[in-house]
Amino acid sequence: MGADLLVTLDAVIVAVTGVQPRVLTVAGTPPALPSGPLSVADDETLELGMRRVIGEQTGVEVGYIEQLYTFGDRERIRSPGGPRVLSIAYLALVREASTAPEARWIDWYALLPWEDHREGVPAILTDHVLPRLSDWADQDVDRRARVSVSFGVDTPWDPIRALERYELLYEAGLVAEAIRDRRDDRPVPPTGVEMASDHRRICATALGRLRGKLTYRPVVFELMPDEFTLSELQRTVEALVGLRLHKQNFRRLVDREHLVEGTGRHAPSTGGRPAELYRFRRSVVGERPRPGMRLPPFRG
Amino acid sequence: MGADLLVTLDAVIVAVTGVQPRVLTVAGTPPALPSGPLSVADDETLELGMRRVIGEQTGVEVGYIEQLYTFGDRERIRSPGGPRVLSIAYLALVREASTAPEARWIDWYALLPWEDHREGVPAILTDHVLPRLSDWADQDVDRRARVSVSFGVDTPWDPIRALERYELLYEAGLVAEAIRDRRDDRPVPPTGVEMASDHRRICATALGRLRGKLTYRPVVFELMPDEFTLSELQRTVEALVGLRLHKQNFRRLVDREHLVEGTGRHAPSTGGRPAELYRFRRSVVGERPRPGMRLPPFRG
DNA sequence: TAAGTAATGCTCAGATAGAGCAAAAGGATG
DNA sequence: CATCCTTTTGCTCTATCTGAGCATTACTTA
Repeated sequence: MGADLLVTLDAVIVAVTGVQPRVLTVAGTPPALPSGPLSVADDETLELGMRRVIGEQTGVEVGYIEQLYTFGDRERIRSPGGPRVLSIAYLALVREASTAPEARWIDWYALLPWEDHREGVPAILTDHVLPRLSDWADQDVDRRARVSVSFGVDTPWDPIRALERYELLYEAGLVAEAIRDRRDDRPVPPTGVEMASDHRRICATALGRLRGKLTYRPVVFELMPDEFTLSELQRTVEALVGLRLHKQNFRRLVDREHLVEGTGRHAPSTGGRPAELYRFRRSVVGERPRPGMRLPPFRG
Repeated sequence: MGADLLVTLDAVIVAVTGVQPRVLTVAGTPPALPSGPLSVADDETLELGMRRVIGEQTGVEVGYIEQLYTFGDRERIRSPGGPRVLSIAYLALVREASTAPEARWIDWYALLPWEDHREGVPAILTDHVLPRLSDWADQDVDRRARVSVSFGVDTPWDPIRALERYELLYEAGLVAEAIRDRRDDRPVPPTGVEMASDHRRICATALGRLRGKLTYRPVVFELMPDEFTLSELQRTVEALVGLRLHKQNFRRLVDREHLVEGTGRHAPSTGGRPAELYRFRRSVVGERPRPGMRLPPFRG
């Protein structure tokens, strides 16, 4: 026992450029997350091992890093005769999008298009996903309830439920991976870019976790440059949460939590009144219990 | 590679009896969490493997189970020449406290005595821990800030920071494990019951996670019998959170969230007005986005 | 019958969240 | 130079939520 087991470290590396959140992938068909075996002998800690793998595969230096989840179902990765694979997944946040040539950034919402509600409920959801989910859940009270909460049918849409939503789509056979894993021959559904193995599930896990963490830890600032305007900050949060926020209330929040401090200087104008540049007040972390950005549908 | 690696599944199994939260341990000195190797060949999923290990070692049938964290630092478990150990830890909740003979329940607050603030700030904290932490953090701005947030010196006490607190105590050499791991010969500090390996750290992780989860998922009910009074429910929540709650406001909360429904019947009286028996409304999970018990110091 | 005890019901002030109006400070346009 | 356009910034108003306490009810016990 233990002989035919492989432990890999997989990373969901996230950056936000402009209004678009992106995930770093390694080229291939389908694209995959950066991933490499744990070096049992050399990696002092799992986190250091993860940093090593990320460095080797992408050339990116990541700052913030956090363990996400360990995936180890036996049938997860179907390579007959191969070892059983245990994947320890991490979430990493980076500021810039410089990469090694084999690595490329994919829009997060190209992977999980139903998660982006910034322009209202996306068409893929109303026109494609929901009708099919509704068929799939028909006659089954339990499925109906799950679809309802996860996709906010009678309840508000909850951004952090990204994983539940992906899992429902997988179960209902509405993502490419489900069809592939079942060796089905149905046409590939138009529900976002397929990924290798269960990497899209890992991405969904990461998205939900990150959205949740935003509310009680100032993780957004790991994605921001040193100085930024409040609008840029808001656009970044919106990009992650997949929702539009009320501008004045967003400022009030950031203000009340003392998350930032003004620099007195102003950003080069982009058409309207010039915005003041702010920087993150690192000391909040040592001052307030749960500094973060309360999100709109934080409760029902 | 992979040859000298052992993957174990460790469980923090929690029950609440009366006002006391308890953790199931296997006998030994020091006591340890139920733990066993993942069967690479037989365990279909990690969770099923965990259930198998729990059943084998404790005879307990657990209902709710949730993956906590994967621990894998190379120097974690010091057995020279032995394999490197990767531990996937789970949190499990059970209703009753029946066990196999080799297993025994330990009060959670015997392990982490500084976490119980139901009777006010515990003496161990004010008289022992805080003075020593203050010495340890003296002259070091960074340490001071960490102590301050984690232990609520100038900020409110935050129940979910249990792991941070344990880690600070470990770093400051204020728990038995720290002294043991450093092969130090200082006297054993009076800061709760020592556990094997890093199991007390795992317990702290579990406590923090459970406290957090209470606020947005109705997990308490996994610890309650089918029918209970609102006072019993409150006492259970208080036991986990380690804080007293305002009775009337607690009822209002439970009420507003539609978490329970009355049965019309009443509990055998215990001295005052007989309390109505309630049961969990399972359907809330399908109705509201984040049903749970908002906790008092939920924000600063 | 009165006293004790816990459950339950209700009120009230302060804080928060959601939404919108209005003024301010630039650039672009004529 | 005045006007319009755009975005930032400041402020207000209301509904809701939270924390805290008082009052009443329904039992048991003395």
